[in-house]
Formats: sequence, C-alpha cells, structure tokens
Amino acid sequence: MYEDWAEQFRVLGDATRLRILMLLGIRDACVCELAAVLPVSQPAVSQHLRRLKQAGLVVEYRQKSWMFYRLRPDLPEHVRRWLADMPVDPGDAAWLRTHHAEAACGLASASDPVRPTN
Amino acid sequence: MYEDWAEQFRVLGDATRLRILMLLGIRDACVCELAAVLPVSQPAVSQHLRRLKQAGLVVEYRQKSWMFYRLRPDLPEHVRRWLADMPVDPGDAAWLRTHHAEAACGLASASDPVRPTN
DNA sequence: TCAAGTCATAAGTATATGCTAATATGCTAA
DNA sequence: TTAGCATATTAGCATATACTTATGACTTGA
Repeated sequence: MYEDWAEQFRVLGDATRLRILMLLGIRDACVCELAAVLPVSQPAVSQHLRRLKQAGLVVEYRQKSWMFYRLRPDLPEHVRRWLADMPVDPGDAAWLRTHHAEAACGLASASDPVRPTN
Repeated sequence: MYEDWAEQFRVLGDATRLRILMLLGIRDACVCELAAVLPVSQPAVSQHLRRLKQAGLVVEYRQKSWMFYRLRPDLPEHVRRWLADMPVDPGDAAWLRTHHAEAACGLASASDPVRPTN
C-alpha cells in the first residue's frame, strides 16, 4: 500500500539526485553539463536522470545533439515544497550562471532552446 | 551538502516505516502492537523504530513493561504535510481501533497513559 | 528472587543501490 | 555515408539495506 510512496522517497534519497534536481531548478541543463559539475561519471548522471524521469520528476528534450533535462512543470506540490526548502549550492548556481548552455554546448545564443510543449 | 536531506528521504523510503508512521498517526502504539499488525518480526520493528527515532520522527516513552512510540510532536512541517497526504490503511486503522492499547497491552483502562512532557 | 513478558542487539543473508569502465546507440554536420 | 560527439546501456564491484533467527537486557508481578 505504501510501496509507491516509499519509492518516491527513495528517488529523493540520494544526494547526487537531489543536487541534480536543484541544478535543474536553476535552469535546464544537458547531461554533459551535469557531468561536468557533479563529481561522478557521465554514465552515473545518465542513470540518475533515468530514475528521475521514471519517477516523473524531470522531462527531457533534444537540442541538437544534446539531451536537455528540466524539472517537470507539473511537479507534485509536495516535491515543489521540499525543493523550495532546500538550499541551492552556491557553487552550483555560480557554475550554471557562468557556463551558459550556449557556450557549454555550442548552441548559437541567438536561438532560444526549443522547449517541449508540456 | 545534500547528504542530510537525502538521509531524511531515505528514512521515509521504506513502506514498512511509512506504515509505522501512519499507524502512529492514529494513536501511540507499543512495539508488540506494531509487530502484531505488521508482516515483519519484532526485531525488524525495533530496528525501524530506532531509525525513525534517530531521524527525529518519533519519540518513545515507557508504560509499565511496554515501550510506546509516538510521532514527535514538533515534526518538521514538510513531514507533517507528506503524512497528511498519504492515505491511512483502513485495515491498520481498524486494528488500532478494535485493539485498544489497554486490552492489547494489559493496561488498566482507568489510567490514561502517561505521556512525555515534550 | 525469579519467571514471564517486552524490547533491543548481534550475526548472517539476500537484495538493492551507486559507482566505474567499457561499449553500444544515436544524432549532427560535412 | 561517415566521422565525431553526446548519451545510454551493460557488466561488475563495493556498500547499504531490510529481513530473519538467536540471544541479551530490562521490567514487572508473584
């Protein structure tokens, strides 16, 4: 009866996944950006993102060769509140600010990323 | 940085622990009551309660030979909201209603359980 | 003091988890 | 089509977790 709820909590029960969620709370990011910031390998990032996606916490969209991830727009209110209460790592925020997606991923700054409709 | 938060989520990331929390949301209960309701052994219940206690989610108090556990009165608002949003297992609620602590644990019904001051 | 009941702890086991390295897949641009 | 990059998947490993049984510690009442 509580297994689905427990699974939701387990998804949030990893520091790396929480950090990914907070990073995506600053702005959308592609896998290579996350892998550059986080102290784990790219496959590890991919695996975390897969789990977050399966849990319905993030969505993905392709931008040229890059898979961008973003927080799901209609996150459950519980999750929104939790994330709002957690502090953003200043270093993470600075990194995402100084390394714009255009530069980091070679996107032309003129073209705004095409976001999924939902 | 997020390890403490992740740990909080991991504590909630187990169906048995969630069920214990929901049971204690109905009324305080002793270990043997919880072990009677749950499909796990008494040591398993004790181990879960220890973890819940370390996480600051429950407190314990002795009543004769029984160790009663209750939700910590000043639970973080996050947790309160999560618990409020989760459904109570009807079977669990019925069990705690029909098996009063007095009968289940041999307490005289005249004496209200002495609760801790906090 | 002692027997019975209650709970906690210890030891052992099976499964889940998070990571890495290696490899496969897929997209883009020439 | 093909080269090169970005991402996903696989296999393997170390650790964490949840459970059991066995046992120890504590409380109560006779």
